[in-house]
Amino acid sequence: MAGTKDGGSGKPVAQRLLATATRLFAERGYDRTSVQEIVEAAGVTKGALYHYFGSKDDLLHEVYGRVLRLQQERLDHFARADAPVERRLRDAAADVVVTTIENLDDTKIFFRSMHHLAPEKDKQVRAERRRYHEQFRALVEEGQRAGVFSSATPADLVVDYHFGSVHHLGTWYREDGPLAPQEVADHLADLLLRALRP
Amino acid sequence: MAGTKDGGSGKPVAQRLLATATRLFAERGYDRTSVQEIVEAAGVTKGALYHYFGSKDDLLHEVYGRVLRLQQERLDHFARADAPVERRLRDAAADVVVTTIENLDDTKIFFRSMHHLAPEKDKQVRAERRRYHEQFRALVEEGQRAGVFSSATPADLVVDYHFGSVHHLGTWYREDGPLAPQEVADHLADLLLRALRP
Amino acid sequence: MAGTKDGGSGKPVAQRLLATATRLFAERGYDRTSVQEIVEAAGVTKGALYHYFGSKDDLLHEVYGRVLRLQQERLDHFARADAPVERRLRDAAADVVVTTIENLDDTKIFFRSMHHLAPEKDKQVRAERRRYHEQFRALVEEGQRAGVFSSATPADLVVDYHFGSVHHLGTWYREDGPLAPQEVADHLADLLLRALRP
Amino acid sequence: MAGTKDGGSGKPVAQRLLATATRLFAERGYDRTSVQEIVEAAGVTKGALYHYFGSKDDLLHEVYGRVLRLQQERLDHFARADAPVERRLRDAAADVVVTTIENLDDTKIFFRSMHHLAPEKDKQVRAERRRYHEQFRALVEEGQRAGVFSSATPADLVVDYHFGSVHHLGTWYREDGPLAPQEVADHLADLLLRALRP
DNA sequence: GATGAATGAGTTTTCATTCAT
DNA sequence: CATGAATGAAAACTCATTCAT
Repeated sequence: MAGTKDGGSGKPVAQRLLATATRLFAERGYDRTSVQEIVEAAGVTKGALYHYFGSKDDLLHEVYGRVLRLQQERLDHFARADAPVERRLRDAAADVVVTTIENLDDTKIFFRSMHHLAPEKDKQVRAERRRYHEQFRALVEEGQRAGVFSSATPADLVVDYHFGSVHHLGTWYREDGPLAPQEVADHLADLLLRALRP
Repeated sequence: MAGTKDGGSGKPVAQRLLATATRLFAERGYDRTSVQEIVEAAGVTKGALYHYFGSKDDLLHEVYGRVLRLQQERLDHFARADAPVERRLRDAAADVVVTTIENLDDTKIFFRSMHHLAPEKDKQVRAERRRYHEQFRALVEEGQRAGVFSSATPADLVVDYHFGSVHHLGTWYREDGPLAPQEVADHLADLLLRALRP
Repeated sequence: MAGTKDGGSGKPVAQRLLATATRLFAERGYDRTSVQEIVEAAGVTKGALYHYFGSKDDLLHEVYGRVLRLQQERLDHFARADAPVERRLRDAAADVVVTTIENLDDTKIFFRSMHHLAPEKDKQVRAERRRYHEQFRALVEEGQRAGVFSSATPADLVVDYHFGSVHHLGTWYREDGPLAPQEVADHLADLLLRALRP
Repeated sequence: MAGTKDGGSGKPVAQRLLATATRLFAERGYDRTSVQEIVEAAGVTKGALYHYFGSKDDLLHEVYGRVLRLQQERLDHFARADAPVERRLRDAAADVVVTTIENLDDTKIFFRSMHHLAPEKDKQVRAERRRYHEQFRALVEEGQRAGVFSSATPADLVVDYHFGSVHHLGTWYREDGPLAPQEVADHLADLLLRALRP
């Protein structure tokens, strides 16, 4: 990539800054992380940060963007698969768990910091979230219409129930805990599917 | 009575401060709410705030304390009831949803800000949370041993699944939405119980 | 004494406040001691302090007054004694050391805080100090004129030399050290008299 | 060069800040001098001060460091000279007076503010002071062993006696007074040596 | 491209003092 | 006599951002 000198740590400066910021934001929260701390931890100067990013907020938006893009791409993939709806929902439900755990820092930041987005950006992010939510809901509704899922609970609530557990992962999941990401994902997808049994 | 002077707004100063702080913390987040904003909104001076609360953190801890106390008391009540375990778990699961919605500001603050507690306070809060979690888990395990709940999923995960949906309420629940708190509670408890069917 | 209720600690409130303030001022300095700390340590309320003393400064002035009065009285006594001038100077020089050590908290405060007196009070205290200094100097000059003390050093400097050592006591003297107050006093008076040998 | 921008007053900012702070600390005392007053007097902003100094305390430590370094270097020089012990002690005793007067602001601050150092820094400063004291004492003891000084007074006390007069200089010495620094120094050294005559 | 000195508005907190009760 | 809630001004310090070099 052009214009990305390497400070001697094997990574372009912009990437190193973003990775460092992500780690620090997840550890101590966005507001509790100073620009000074980020540049010190990344081994660059303030000038360099402001060369690559317009503001501290920009760093946060990069994280948001990454999370949104990733989740949307994965869901697109699983929703469009050629398989029965139970299979597609289960795969999507499990996959969002795995990718959330694999990007736990990013998703922690995402869920914790959403509430201090500027109005315009907030609107945009909410729109993307809604699109994601609705695509997931469509899977549930498809199964309900087909009779393979119970219709006892509104599809919206079902989606929020599952996403709640995803949102919650950042609170309790530990890398060195007893369950591998895939195991957690299987269990949580299982719970969802069992709850939907007619 | 101590601490009960009325500044003309019909409420003791300390209570007014806490209510105002709770509202603002929920709206904009703890770090984004300045002491100045709190006292202005409450119509008192900074000195008054520091007369009643040792620090801004103290206000936060008051909120935590209230949430923890409330949830623990309710759970104690439902867990000890004289009823089949399915009933006790369902009631407890629905009740935590209702009380969370009824105290949505407090619980929003609680889940969002837990991560910037000071080490000592953090330890204490974690211990209380763990106790709560374990009492809930005990209900699930009791039902699993009795064979009325499926043992396919570890009880810990089941608890985190349900709590995820509680944690998540702050993100999507709107007072003016289509569902009353009790309706949401019934649906979510239903999903939990259905997921646990053997 | 009239109007001095006893809080149950065996001492009139005003005295207890002054004693507590003296101790705290000596320990942490006047500016670093808050009125709150004084009343807490004395076991009374702020209202009580402001009932007996007009301000925090008043407490300091009480200490100043005590020190000035004490030193002046003692010097008067020794200077007027019926004895050879060497004896009178030695006794006065030793006595100021003993009484300084016996009231080390007060004198620490006195020397450390003199520089933040209000202009009027400052003038008064300086005048009293000067009077004290001059009376001491008169003893030295008397001996110089009589030929029993060397005139090699101006009497003013001699007095400042000795007072320097008194001033300095607060910096190094420890109650649990190897020398009793009287021993220190004898040695320091000895040094003064030896320095003045013709 | 780093930190050497000139605000238009002919001196690097950091130096100007330190000089201003030293003057103000000496005039009104450390606690009575606000950071605001320092930056206003130095013609810079608070941010600039905190760019160069970590805290208000840091400014104080810079002063301490300068005083300690200066005094230690001078004493090293005089103590190691190739001359009889009487000469070495007299020179050292006179020199500390001259350099104290020449840096009267710094030494005023040093003696007045030592008592509110943070524990760690306090330890360090005490250690350096002790080293200085002991080196001075060693000179006295050497003379006592050699029989050129009286042993009537413990060497420790002799050192404190002389240092008392140095400490005291800040209280009475005026630049526009009748005695030049060197004259004061000669007189005080004289008094010390006369007091030590066998 | 990159630096780092400097800004200025903002932060939380402290504290001597007053006054209605 | 004594209380303690409340004040208001000032304190030290932080920090995202800018800009001359």
